[in-house]
Amino acid sequence: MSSSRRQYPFHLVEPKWQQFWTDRQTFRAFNPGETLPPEHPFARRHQLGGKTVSALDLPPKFYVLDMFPYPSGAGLHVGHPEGYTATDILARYRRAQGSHVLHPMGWDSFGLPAEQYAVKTGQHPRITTEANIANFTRQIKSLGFSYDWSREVATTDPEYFRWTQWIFLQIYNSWFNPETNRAEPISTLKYPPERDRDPNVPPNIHRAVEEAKRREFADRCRLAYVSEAPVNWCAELGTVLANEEVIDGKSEVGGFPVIRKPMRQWMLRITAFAEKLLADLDTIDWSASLKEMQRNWIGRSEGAEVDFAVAAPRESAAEPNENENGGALPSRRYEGELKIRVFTTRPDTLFGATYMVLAPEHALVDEITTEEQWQAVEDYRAHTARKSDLERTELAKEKTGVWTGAYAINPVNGEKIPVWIADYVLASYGTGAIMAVPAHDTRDFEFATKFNLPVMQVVQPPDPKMDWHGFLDDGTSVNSTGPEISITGLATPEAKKKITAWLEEKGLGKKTINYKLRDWLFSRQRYWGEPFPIIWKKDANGILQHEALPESALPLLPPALDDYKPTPDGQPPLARAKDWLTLPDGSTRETNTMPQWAGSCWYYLRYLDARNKTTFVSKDAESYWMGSEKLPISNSQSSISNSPSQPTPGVDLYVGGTEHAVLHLLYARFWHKVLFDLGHVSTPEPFFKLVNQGLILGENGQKMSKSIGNVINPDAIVTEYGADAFRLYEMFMGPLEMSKPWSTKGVEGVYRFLGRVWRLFVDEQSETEFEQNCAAHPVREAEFLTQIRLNPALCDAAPTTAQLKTLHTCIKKVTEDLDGLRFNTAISAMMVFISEAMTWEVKPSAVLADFIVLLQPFAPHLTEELWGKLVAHAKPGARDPQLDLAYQPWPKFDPALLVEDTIELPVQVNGKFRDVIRVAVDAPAAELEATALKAGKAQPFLVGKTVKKVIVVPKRMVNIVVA
RNA sequence: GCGCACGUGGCGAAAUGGCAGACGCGCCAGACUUAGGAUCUGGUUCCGUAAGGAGUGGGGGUUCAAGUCCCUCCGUGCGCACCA
Repeated sequence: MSSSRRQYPFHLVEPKWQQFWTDRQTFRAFNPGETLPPEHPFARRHQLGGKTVSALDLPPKFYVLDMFPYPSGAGLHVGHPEGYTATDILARYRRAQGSHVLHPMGWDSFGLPAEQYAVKTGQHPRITTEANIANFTRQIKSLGFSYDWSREVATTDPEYFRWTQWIFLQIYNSWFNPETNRAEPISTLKYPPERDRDPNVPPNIHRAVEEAKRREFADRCRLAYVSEAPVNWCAELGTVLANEEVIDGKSEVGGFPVIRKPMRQWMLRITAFAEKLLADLDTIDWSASLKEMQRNWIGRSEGAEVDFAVAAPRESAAEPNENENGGALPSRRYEGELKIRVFTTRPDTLFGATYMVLAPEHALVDEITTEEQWQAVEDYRAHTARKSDLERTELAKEKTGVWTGAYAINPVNGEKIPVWIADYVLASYGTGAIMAVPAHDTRDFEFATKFNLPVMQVVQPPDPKMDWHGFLDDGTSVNSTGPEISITGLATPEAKKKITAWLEEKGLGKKTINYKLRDWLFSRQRYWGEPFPIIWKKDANGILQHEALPESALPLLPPALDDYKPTPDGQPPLARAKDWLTLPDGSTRETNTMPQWAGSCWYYLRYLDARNKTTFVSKDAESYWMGSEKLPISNSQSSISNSPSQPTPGVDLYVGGTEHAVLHLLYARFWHKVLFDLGHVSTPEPFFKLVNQGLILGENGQKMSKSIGNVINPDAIVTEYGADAFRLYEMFMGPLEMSKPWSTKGVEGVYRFLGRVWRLFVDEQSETEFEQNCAAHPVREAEFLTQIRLNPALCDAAPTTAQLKTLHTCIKKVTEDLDGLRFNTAISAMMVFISEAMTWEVKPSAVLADFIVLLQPFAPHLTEELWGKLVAHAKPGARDPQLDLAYQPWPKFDPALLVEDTIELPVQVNGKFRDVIRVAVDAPAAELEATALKAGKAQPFLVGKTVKKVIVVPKRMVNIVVA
């Protein structure tokens, strides 16, 4: 399979320079307060050698970040290096431009596969994880990325997760103050007067609030709290999952069924940040589709809550004695004071509400169901409770439900309307109850049709011919006049306003904003995750209460286990460690662990100060690298700032896959906002610009997978073609954000290009000798490398104007394309340059030195080798031959060189291209017109015609309009 | 069903509203070679010997001029999915 002859000895060149970079710490970044080694190229470039630097001494920062990988046993996938190469090129480019670049890498190393392997084999997940990290490190290093490895982090490192646990404690010890609209320490929380205690608590548990002690009230307000509620339980994975991890009723990982099951779990109050998470999307430079995904997930909708009084049971509330006879029912205490609260985005359709529906789990169902309907309601509830979420969605086509026997009063017109229960109404959204307006809601219409409920038009479509049945958009209210309020004749927005104002005035309802976002289920029944720094203690009443461990107890390590399975009675694996579990005072440890997202929520902050032993990140490092001064975002979809002197707040560029759109990227923003509110970080958003790389498909255009057998192994490509060719190909395939199929033939194309670059620079004769020597003494290959001489055509000769033009065209294109992240077209510009330069008999070294600097970010190994030969044997123009290639200043193009004296202009006749004319670049319009009218190939289309008009766009084209 | 992207040669793709197909793959021809799966040179959207004509998913529109802007239909991908 191996191709005949190497284009160039990359197998020697690449390890050589990787070793050089490691030895020299070439890509180390420095924090304020550090003393710069005099010999370091960064210090040399910026004249900071030996100096103890402050943030003011350092050049502008550029923080370019990759989504750190989970180090799986399968090793690196070709998708990983796609993003890594893009960020590495940018890192190297900005370094050359003079920025102080932070480009780190680490490991998201907690995770299920290592734990599952431990369950099977008994091998500790740490062993598996370390082996996988070692393999990933080898693979990533073989690609020559310019990471600052001194800042490497692993989420499984106790010195790392110490701070993950610490941040959890900050969250635990905070609450969201609606008055200041931010997170605050729990100490600022005041026990409220009874009247206005926690309006977020649904009415049905209000009693519990009334009885709550101060402590319980605090626990209820914490941003990390314990909840006993139905959660997503995945039996196959043996753990609960967050809403974001459940797709179509199946687990995101593995696709196993997920059921709803009530369990006591830790939750994080992300819903308190819903509005900020939504609004601040406008301040960051992310793709429109990604922002849209987050917006949809947060799911803000504006509307109104409306109270419907429940009609007294039986025929009439006027016969109070009836109530006392209803003893067979579980609860008949009400005298019309019972209310059903609904949420609607269309209060203007209130007159069209012809029935109501409660979720089967709704607390009022027990109270309002009549004796006659009791059995039917019970059966229905039992039936829906058995259904998994998956079944509930799959069976969505056919609506089901039963009547409770009760009626409610429509507050706008006093109509008595029946109250049903149906599983198309979700307990977890809004108030768990709806008013049904079958005329203007698809689901209500289906339900009304099936159960023969009345349908009443209340909105007239703008087009009178349009059928009003199922008309959902804005129109004009009709049939909407009651005894006290009328909105008939009003357009939908006005109707909404008027009726909402009336409801508020009457105390019947109020304007409300609802979110689809739910609180984040934060605990998992696993071994291989961060243990919660929480213990449980019995209080005076014998009730278990949770309590935070002191910071001095961190890091809290997981116990050693022989068996990583859950306990036989279904407790998480940590419960097996009896010694660990119980403390001397009898209190017990929390046995759940944090989800994998915990570590990835803040790793980008740890990179800033990765070895700090006293805090998660020092203030100086944080404010320098995150760039505290806030810049207003321009409303255009700007690319990253073109000027290195303009740092952006937060991470300047974050590149990763789209699979984290509503997981990691939402969670990390949430944690960051809490840390911001508490004063631990200086920017409200973590990631200023974010780019999603597209998927790399197999050669057959299908998604790479083991079962299809179309997986490309990066190691094999690097062995065959070298890291530079691999990097170059991944960037040449197409736009970064697009998904595109792999083509090994395409790798050969860029590999040939690198070979041409090599042959342009080196002496053919000396290379032949090198190959002969290598063949004779394979073990000494590396030392023969220095025998390869520079191509004699490469010399100190002054460049011609044409050569400078070729160079500067290339500089311009590559620079502009890198600013716009258009790597593929930047590479094609360099290919054009090389094709041209190959034809030069005399190759001025100054021109080629600039080209080397352009190519360096893309193919760093090859260019280092050629740069070494160039500076050793020729003058690299005005460049400092002592300065490392990685820090050589990026060349600037001279616009004056790119101006042509004469240009070719297309001539069109009636918009069709016919000929080109060569004219002076600044020729006046009249001259262009005259020349165009004489253009030879245009003549056949002009004879016998009248010229009606001539459009002249100087420097662009001439269009002759004839009739 | 709703939302968001995207449809250009045999393939990956280029094209501030102004010469469609840069660059690369593949293919064809030539040069150098004992040889070529190395390298170099030329060609390569389709129809046509040519002049020329057609052409960026289909249809319509705006414009002197549309791959690009607008409308509509079709197709592909992604996201959400009974969210009231």
